[in-house]
Amino acid sequence: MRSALTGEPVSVLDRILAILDTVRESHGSTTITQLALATGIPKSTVSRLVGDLVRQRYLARTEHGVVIGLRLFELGARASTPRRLSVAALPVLAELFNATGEHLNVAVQEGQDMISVISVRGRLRPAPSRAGVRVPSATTALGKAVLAFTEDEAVLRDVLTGFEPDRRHSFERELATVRAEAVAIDRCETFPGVVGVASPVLSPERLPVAAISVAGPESDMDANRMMPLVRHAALVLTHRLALQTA
Amino acid sequence: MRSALTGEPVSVLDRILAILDTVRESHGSTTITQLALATGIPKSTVSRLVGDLVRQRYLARTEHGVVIGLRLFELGARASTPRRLSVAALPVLAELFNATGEHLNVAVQEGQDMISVISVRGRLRPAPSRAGVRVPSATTALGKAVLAFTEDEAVLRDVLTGFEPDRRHSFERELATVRAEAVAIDRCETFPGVVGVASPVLSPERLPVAAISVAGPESDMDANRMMPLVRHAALVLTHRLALQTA
DNA sequence: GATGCCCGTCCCACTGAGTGGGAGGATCCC
DNA sequence: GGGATCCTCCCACTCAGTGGGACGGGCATC
Repeated sequence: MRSALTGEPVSVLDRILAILDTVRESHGSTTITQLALATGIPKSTVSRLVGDLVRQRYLARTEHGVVIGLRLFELGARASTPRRLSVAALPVLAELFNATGEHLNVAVQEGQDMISVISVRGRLRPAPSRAGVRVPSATTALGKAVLAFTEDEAVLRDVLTGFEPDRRHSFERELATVRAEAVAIDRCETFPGVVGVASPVLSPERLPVAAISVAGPESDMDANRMMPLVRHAALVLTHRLALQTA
Repeated sequence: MRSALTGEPVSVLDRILAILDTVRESHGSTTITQLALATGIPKSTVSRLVGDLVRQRYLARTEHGVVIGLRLFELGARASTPRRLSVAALPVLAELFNATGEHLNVAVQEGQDMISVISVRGRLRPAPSRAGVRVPSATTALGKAVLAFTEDEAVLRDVLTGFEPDRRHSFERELATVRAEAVAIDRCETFPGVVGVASPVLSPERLPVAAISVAGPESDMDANRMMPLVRHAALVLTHRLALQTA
């Protein structure tokens, strides 16, 4: 098949996952033709695969096109890491919310991004993130909190690649500060007008498993007041996770 | 292959979905061998498919076995129906929670079960349901609220099948009452000691798209007080959904 | 109502992707 | 060392999956 382009998905599994991811990325909904174009899979094949996935309720058809179905929602709700974190984090988040009233997130590393696992709405409108959303590691407080403690050289290298030498050094210095203080800050780097303060959650082996963050409006959130609160929340969560495993 | 047993999954897609579903059902975690037994797929094939799914982060390996991975969480969080319902339902649930303080659920029909799409914790411990959980249609207030208004004969027949004639008639009479009052009740049928009160959420075509429920301890929850509150919440949600579409 | 365009689905001969029995390695317990 | 249980890898075979193209329906535009 398609002898011309290499790197195209050839296995059925790759194709299915490519379709699912493309549907996810198309916020709203997509059509068969758009999926065929985006994935490089012939239209007739996309039609058949989507038909099967719809029959199994992994996808659904609306009048506007193809969307994520209920079965994937069901599967996602059972995902291991988010569940474990939720159980441990909810009381911690409740306390942190009482103390701050701001938008809270717990996120984990996934490739070069962070994925928000739990999200609590504060006064920010619109909310900059929701559970299940990807945010870049390089600019968010969440990402920097995790990167500062990671021992995975590959991820760090990938993030640094693309930075100019200047930026690169200042970023490495910033991570050193984060390591020392156990708090990372995002001053409107990711979302204009939004300041984030995050602290890492570590495994018993001192490796970063997640990060917890507070985000509020640049104009009237006191980052200095947030820092000890977030650091404390992350420490408590680290401790609760260690107990949970045992 | 496997000429003996028909109905076994033969297509790659069916096999992948069978594996994913089996992993989901195995609360906690499964091994390759258990998956092979449960799905009827040869072990070497399961090993290869699971390996691919892990590489793509749709599944993950822990020290205890195979679990649902982050990519499925990400996909699930983008599912269309839950998202639309969440946006419309959150203010309604906030009001209902203030009025009751009990465990709340919004659920949609999926086959012969209901799937909880949003869950708000009340004072019940442990919580009888969470978002993403399946509960049977035939006994829960949520299920009966939807069944009373469904026009899908097939689903109704499937649910009725297996009931003895007596039970069948009383169930049909119960549904008629639900239709008249727009409220269904589950008096400890599904969970011992737990009473549920639910009301249907309808589409502009008057077809059931979801149901909203309050659940509390049999001992000291006043179902009669709940009924108008739940009915009102469902009506408001029905209205908000109609506006959302327009 | 004829023409053109863009949908999505279906058909079916061809073929290479997927298969799975069996070998092999790792780990654990007796 | 022997046995049990786990998972992964190999590779010749073959049938499941493929995709070009035909088809039918929806919708403007002329």
